[in-house]
Amino acid sequence: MRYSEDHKAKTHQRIVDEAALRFRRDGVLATGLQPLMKALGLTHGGFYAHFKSKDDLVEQALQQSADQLYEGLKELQQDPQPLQSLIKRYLSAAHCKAPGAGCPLPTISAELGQRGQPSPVTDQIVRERLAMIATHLPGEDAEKQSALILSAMVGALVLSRSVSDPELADLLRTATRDLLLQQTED
Amino acid sequence: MRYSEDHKAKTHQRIVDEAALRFRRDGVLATGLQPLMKALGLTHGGFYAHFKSKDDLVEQALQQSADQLYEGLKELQQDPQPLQSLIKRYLSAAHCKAPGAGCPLPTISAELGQRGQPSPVTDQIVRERLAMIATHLPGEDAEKQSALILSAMVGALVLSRSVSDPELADLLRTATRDLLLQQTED
DNA sequence: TGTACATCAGTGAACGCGCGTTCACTGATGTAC
DNA sequence: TGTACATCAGTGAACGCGCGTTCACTGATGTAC
Repeated sequence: MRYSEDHKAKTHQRIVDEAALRFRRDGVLATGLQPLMKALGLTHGGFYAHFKSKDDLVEQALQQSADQLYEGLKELQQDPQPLQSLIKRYLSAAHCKAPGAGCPLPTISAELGQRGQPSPVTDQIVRERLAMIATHLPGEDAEKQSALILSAMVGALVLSRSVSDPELADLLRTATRDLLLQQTED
Repeated sequence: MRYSEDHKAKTHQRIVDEAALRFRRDGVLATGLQPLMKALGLTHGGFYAHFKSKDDLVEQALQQSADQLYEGLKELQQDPQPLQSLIKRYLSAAHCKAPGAGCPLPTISAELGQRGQPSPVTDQIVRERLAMIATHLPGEDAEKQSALILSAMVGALVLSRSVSDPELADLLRTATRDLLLQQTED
């Protein structure tokens, strides 16, 4: 072998990481494989030594984003107020401005859903999120409440990124954040 | 003139209508001008007699969707419970399944936002929605509350369309709907 | 230890394809006389 | 009323471009002897 197996695995991971960034930031359809490989100092022909197709990469990049997210959730468990911290982090200005490093639900999942190719990974992310949120909610309505909270967080992010007026964007994001925090305090 | 001015205006409108449908259902980037014109029984060359560019059509199609939406809002004013009716309609199974005929916020606006080309029309739609919702809310928090409600509605629709499990989709949609209705009853 | 061979990650030209856009042209109609 | 001309919505071939994908090849390395 020319390189160790370790080397190929590292290259593979670099491609997935860069793809996960670009798919979230620019969109799946708008991300070309040629520019992506070039950005990593590789040529596009080598792509198919690592992936069966672009769709294969999309799936792996989405899974990668999901795994990152899950690590983030576990980290929050040690927080004194996990749910409040999640809401604050999810609806932070930083998350809003950096879609490439954030939650794939308002980006990759939404695009795949619109294209009529929803991925089971999306379901997995949604279920994990819902379960995590419900854990920190009292009462029988916990499951329903968590659906509302997740919907509101995703929607606020989508809308904040969609409007052109920064003040309106901030209003949508902070108002949603404040009210969700208020509702979860009770 | 070959045709009356009326004829050209009608063709123009037919193109905008079909585009508004396709942009919402399939996405802006995924919608080709050639298939779009063909579907209307026209050839693609004639497109530029009506529009400066594809972006020009996108703007007009978004505006068209916004106008449709605004008509829908005015209609709701005569309803005994305008806000409740809006929530029910927005989070109906019908709206979820027919993105091409629905609100452009989770579709066109979201895509333009991700592409870094947010349109002022999106701001207009968001402001109109927020104002309409706030009208029917009591208290000083009306503006903030309306941001939460709009975010939750948009997010629930995005998520419902993104997951592959129909049951999960329904759960997200109906749970969000029920809780929003409950919150606005008070 | 030195040499011949096998491996295979990565190279880069080429493929067909659909995209947005341009442009010389057509031909049915309205207008002028 | 009949004829010649002007208008212009729509036609369809062509443009360059970037896309995803294929494939014959390269050349540095590990292995066999």
